[in-house]
Amino acid sequence: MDQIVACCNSGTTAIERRAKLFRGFADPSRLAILDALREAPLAVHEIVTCTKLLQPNVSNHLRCLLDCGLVASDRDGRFIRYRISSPRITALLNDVDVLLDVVAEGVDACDNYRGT
Amino acid sequence: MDQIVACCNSGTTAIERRAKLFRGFADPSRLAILDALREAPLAVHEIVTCTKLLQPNVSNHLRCLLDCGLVASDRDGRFIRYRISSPRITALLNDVDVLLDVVAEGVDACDNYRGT
DNA sequence: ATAATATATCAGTGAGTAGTGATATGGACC
DNA sequence: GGTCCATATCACTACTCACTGATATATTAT
Repeated sequence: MDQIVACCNSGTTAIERRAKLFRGFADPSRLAILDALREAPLAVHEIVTCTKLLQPNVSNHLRCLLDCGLVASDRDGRFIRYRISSPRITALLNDVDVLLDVVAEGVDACDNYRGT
Repeated sequence: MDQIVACCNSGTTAIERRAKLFRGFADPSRLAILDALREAPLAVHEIVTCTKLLQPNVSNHLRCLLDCGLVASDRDGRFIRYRISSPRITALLNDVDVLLDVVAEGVDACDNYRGT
């Protein structure tokens, strides 16, 4: 009975941070941007064309991704070229895809979140 | 100029589904539950004790996690014991922790989402 | 059967955030 | 220096979701 509480020793702050990181990925726009960058570094206007999102929207999300350290940017002439900052991120995205192979139907079935 | 559009070929539906899956993880309560289950399967009331969440709240999140296929349940006498459904999920959680080692400060700095 | 405990469901409330449009900044080329 | 284009910022609206409290269902034990 005493050891029930033994499972709580993982710091709660770490959980908050993890949730925040997941939230960074949990948006179709940001995922679309990351997906585009997965293939090659791109300038903002290219991402706009690519994702069909509005430019301020893309800039907003890029700023968020930049703050979180998920992407990095380099100025290239008059463009600013964005790229995924670490291979760990592409690895994570791949893992999610692998996991989705298993739970895709379940995720589709779950109606707790907006379907689109 | 034509190949700019070449990066958009990954199906958009897959992106929506990925976002939905990430959203499943992007909540402190659900992460706390998964974290508790990472160590051993637990009954609902144990999770309640463990995470200090209210019982209806835990049930709600468990239903969500169950629908998404992230956890599985087995009846054990009068208890219902929940467990993480696939090792891929624990692997994913580990990946996130590893990624956090790199981007932790950035995530903390990003104020687009609620800090707590 | 009845009581007690474990778990699930429901409705309402409040907060946080994504998207949009207009606008501002800033570097590059003429 | 001035103009153009790429990118960033701001304010607002509407929507979505997490949490809570009360309640319902189910299963075991007496």
